[in-house]
This record gives sequence, structure tokens and C-alpha cells, in this order.
Amino acid sequence: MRARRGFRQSTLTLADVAKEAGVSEITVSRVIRARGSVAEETRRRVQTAISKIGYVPNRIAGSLASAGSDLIGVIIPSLGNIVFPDVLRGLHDAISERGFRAVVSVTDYRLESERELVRSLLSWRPAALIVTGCEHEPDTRQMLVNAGLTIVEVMDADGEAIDIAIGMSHARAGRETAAFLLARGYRRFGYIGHDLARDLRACKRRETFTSTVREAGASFAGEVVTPGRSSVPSGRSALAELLTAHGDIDAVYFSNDDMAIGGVFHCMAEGIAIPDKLAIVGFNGLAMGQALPQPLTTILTPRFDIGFRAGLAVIARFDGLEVPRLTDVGFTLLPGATA
Amino acid sequence: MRARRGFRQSTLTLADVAKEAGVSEITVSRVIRARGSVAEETRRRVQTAISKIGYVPNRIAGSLASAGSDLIGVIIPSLGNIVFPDVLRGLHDAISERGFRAVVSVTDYRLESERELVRSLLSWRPAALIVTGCEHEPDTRQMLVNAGLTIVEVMDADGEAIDIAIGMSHARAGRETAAFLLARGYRRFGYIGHDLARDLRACKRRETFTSTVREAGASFAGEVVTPGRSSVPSGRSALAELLTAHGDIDAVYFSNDDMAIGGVFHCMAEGIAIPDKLAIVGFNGLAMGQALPQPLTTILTPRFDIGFRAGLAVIARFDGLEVPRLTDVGFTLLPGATA
DNA sequence: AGTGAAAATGTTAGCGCTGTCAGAACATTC
DNA sequence: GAATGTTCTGACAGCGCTAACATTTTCACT
Repeated sequence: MRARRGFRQSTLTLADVAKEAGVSEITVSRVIRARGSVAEETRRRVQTAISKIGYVPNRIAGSLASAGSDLIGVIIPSLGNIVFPDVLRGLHDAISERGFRAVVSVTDYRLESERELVRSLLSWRPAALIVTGCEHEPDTRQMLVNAGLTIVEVMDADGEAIDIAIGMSHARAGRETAAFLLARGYRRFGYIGHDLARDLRACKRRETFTSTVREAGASFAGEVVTPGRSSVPSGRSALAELLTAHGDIDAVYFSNDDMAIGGVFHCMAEGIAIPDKLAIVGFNGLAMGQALPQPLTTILTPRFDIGFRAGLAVIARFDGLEVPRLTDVGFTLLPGATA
Repeated sequence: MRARRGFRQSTLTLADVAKEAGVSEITVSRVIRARGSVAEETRRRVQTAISKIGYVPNRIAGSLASAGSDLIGVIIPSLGNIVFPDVLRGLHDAISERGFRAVVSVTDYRLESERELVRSLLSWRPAALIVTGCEHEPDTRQMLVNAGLTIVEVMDADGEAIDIAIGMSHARAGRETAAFLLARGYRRFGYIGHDLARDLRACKRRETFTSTVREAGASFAGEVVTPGRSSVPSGRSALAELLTAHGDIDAVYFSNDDMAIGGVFHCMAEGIAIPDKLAIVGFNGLAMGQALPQPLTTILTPRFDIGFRAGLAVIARFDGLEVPRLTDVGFTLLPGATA
């Protein structure tokens, strides 16, 4: 695993700087890490030497010697939808000033690959590991528990935290969406979702949505679940399909805003009046949905905030502070104009 | 930087496994890395020992010893728009099977922070560094050159590659968009963009677009450039503003699809006929734009593909293969129905 | 049984840095 | 001037692993 292509091999070490500056290695190390006391003049001399020879510290060696890295492992299910990049953005904003770096891995919603990624990231002895949701395979969970480092589970507040959980209740989101629609007088519901077996949080929302609808005595007429990841086009075609099978539906709950916006586009193209003929509700509160001619009725999830708080939690732990085990950041129902 | 909270301190080392399995450390190391020859029976014994005591390898030590890591540093300008997550997704798909991990950092379109991030990521002795665009501050560029490792510049094919560049010509994209609109008979153009001082590639597209328009003798009537990052809502309000000032414009070039979709929504809401009264053109070819009732006229950029090729290039280099210095992946003009 | 080559395993010496402790230099107090 | 403290600097060991070489075992083939 040695780098090729090197002229001026970047194998400069502390020793080279030390020689150049006429001090010992440890003094150079102290200057670089701004730790311990170094005379102002010495410091300057070392700084000069560093930039003169173009020394780049080797954090791998540093981390090994000090038994800790400033890497934060992040495991998210997908990058195909702006939701997780938003979380990542919040996290990044919180941690980068402190010099932490995110090592990102994607599971594509497969819990099996989560296990491998946890194992792999753990081997970098990160300062913390951030994982998505509270559902994990038993041995993955065990690994996380045993790892003995800060673990933050984001996006979900319905489960039992391994260490720290920051998220929202998807069960409640599904219930409140149903309650909202029932209060508006809708009675014949449909559901459109993407691959449910994998997106466990969408699945939870669907569960509580349908059970709330049924408990209220309204009818749950039918659903279409598309096989792949969520997207605007698949939401659009799924609604076409659903309406063909169940023309009498008066409100459709979509697994998220991408899908719901697709539904809105279908209605626009077919001249279906929203919300008089059909109500549409999404989930996430994407900016795009709110910019539609009729703002989308949806639930705004504080994704950036979740990522940001996760970052703050890691830092707080690092600084030896107490961090609450569970933070429910809540959500906001945006009434919009589509329901 | 030592982890807290640890029961069962994860300070298990190769030595512990070796003792448990009754072999030497190096044999355990060989089993873990699947390198060198180890008898089947020994291998099994080591595997058992590993899972029995719950050993997690320490890649920091491993990387130090073997002078190379399987980390790939990635520096992108933003996570606020699906474009870069798409690149990241392609990269991830290409590299994760080979065990490489992406360390992601975001510049927020500031070249100064790029310098700091390069320095910081370089200190992890990554296998490669992936940066966005070909514009860098001189000393950043120098650092990259001196680093002596694989450097991939993505998204842009207009500049001189430091090592490897994979992207497309934004200059050509601007020109072809203008040519397309001119061929369709549009004559009075407007431009709507987001913070140009920062997004250098959007800036380049705007330059060639306007110069092509002017060279053809058509008029460039006006533009609105919003201060923040691009988004659907700001595209929507920017178009309202532009049309107030220049009601006679017949075609608007947007800095990207997010902004353009906002423009479409404005027209929908105001009853402005597209494309008869106003033509709208975007850039990126987001799925959402193509799912609009009238598909957006835009340029499809192969973002996933760029990320994927970047990953393949890193792997090829790693395997000692030749990689072309510059790969222009091109783009596709999607005629759509909005122009 | 004897040979050589290949397979399997082990020994040794670091990778580049930081924690720890010790010592030198300098200032301050009695 | 001695005692004390404070700031600054350095020597040394070792973090956990792997490259390189050395050695032992295995085994096909004379």
C-alpha cells in the first residue's frame, strides 16, 4: 500500500523538521499539537522549518501513539436522497471546526452490510460511530456495545438507545399524519411507498398510519409499493397505478416527499384537482415540496439539526460532559395546500 | 484521545489472538489480511480465536506499519444539493468493495477551506485524494502535487489536470445551451444563478452562455443572482424578480435544475405558458425535473458516473495500471418541453 | 531413504509519533 | 546564596502492526 508517483517522497518525518530547526522531535511535536510549553522563539523556528521543508504530519503514527483518532465513522443507508446528505451536512458543520473528520459509509438499507461497515470502521479506532436508526442485527449491536466508544443512533427516537439516540418518532409521525387527514374529513386512504422491507422507518410510519386510519373506522383502500429507491418519477408512476386500481381513493399517504411530489406531478399532468379530488401528503418537508404552486402537505423533519446535534453530542462526550441518552427532536406538520 | 465508557476495553491485540490460538502474531496477521500462506486448519483456529475473544483489528497500526491506508480523502464543495452526494454515491459504489473508505470533507465553495482540508486529509496518508474542479489556490495545488499520491479532480474537464481529471466541459455546456436556444429562435435571454463568486463551474457556464448569445447577435437582457446556495424556492423568487425587471425576456438560463424547477413553479403559479411565453433551461438533469408535467429542458450530467470512474481510477492506479490524465465524460442535452 | 522445492510458520526490526519522566534553564522568594 | 517554583527541552520506550528475512515442515519424486 505504498504511494506511487512520488517525486519528493512525502516521507519527511518529525526528525527531519527537528534537524532543520535544531531541536528535538518532541519539541516539534509539541509545536504542531500546540500542547505543552514551547518558547516563542523556538516555536517560530520550528514553524519556519516545517514550511521550509514542506512537512505534513502523519496522523496515523500520531493516532497510534496516542491511542485515539479524530475520525468519526458515519453509517447511513443511502446517498440517493437529500435526506441523509442533510444529516451529514449538519454533522459536518458541528464537527469540522474541532478537527474531526467524517468517514462515510453507505449500507444501501441492508443491515448485513451495516455489520461489515461497523467492523471496518471500528478498526480505525474512531472517536465515535454514528449509525442510522435503532434497528440493528443482534451481533452488530453487540459489537457497538463492546466497542466502548461513543455511539450515536440518529433519525429514530422510537427504540432503546445503545448509547445516545437523536431523532424523532416515526410511529408518531404516521399517527399524526393520519389524524390530520381524518380531521380534514378524508375517509378512503391509499399508500404509496418505496421498498419497505429495507426502509424500516418508512415502514413504521406506514404501520401507524394504517392502524390509525382503521381504528377511526375509515377505509384503507390500497397501496402501491415500488421496488427500488424512492424518487419523483417512481412516485409519479406509482400514483397512476394506484388510481387505476382504486379510483375512489380520496387521500394518499406517500412514504416521503420525493414520492409525493411525483404524485403531485401526476395529478398536474392528468388534471386531477388537488386537494378536492385527491389529497396528497408526504414526509420530510423538502424545500422543493414547499416551492410547488401548491405547497405540499408534509411533515418537516429536522435533518440538519439531527446531524448537528449528533456532532455536538460526540464533542460533548469527548470533552467528558454528560449527554442525554435519548433526544427526541420532534417534527413539524406542514399543512400545505395538498390536503 | 482515549475512548471512555469502555467496559471490555477494546485493547485486544494480535498478541491476544495469537496466544489464544497458539500461533505467532504474524500468522494471525496473515489470516486477517488473507496474505501469505496459512494452513487451512491454522486459519480456522485463528478465526475461532478472533471471534471468541472479539478481536477488532487496528488499522491505524496496520497502516503505519505498511506505510499506506485504505482511506480516500474526498473534498466536495457542498452537500446541500443532490449533485455531490450523487458523485459520492458513484465513488462509494466503486471503492467500497475493495475495502476503501471515503473520508468526506466539505468546503462550502471556499477555496481557503480547501487548503486546510487538503492539509488535514493528507495527514491521514490516504491512498488518494479526490477534489472538486480544477481551480485551486496556488499553494493548495502545490501541496497536491508534492503529496505524491493519486489525485483525482472531478466534475471539470476544462483545466489542466494535476494528476487525473474526470469531468466535463462546463464551458462547452454553456455554449451548447445557448446554441440550442438560439436554434429554437429565442432572442432575448435572461440568466438566473446562485452565488457565482463561489460556484466556479456555474460561473463558467454563464460566461460561455452569454458570450455565445451575444456573438449570435441576440440580446442578453438581464440576470438575477441570488446570494445563497441554489434551491428551488430561491429559483422561484428569482424568476419573479427577473420578470418584474425585464418582462420581455423569452428564455431564461438557470444555473442549475433546482433553480430552474423553481422557475417552472413560478410560471405554473402565475399562469405563464412554458415554453410559448417563456422558455426555461436548467443544468444537471435531475430526475425530478424530468418528472415534471413538462419535462425540463436541461443538460444531463453523469454525476454518478464521474464518481464511479474516479473510484475506478484510484483502484487502477493502486493496482499499478495506467490511467488517462483527462477523461471528458461529456454530457447530454435533454430537449425536454420547457424550451 | 534422500533430495529439492514449496508451503507454513516464526523472528526481528522498525513504521512515525506521543506519553512519561527527567533534567536544564531561568525566575522568584526567603 | 539556598531553596523553591516555573518554564522549557530532551531521552527513551512503546503504541499494534507488518515487511523482510529466516527457519521449519511437508511432500512429491527420485
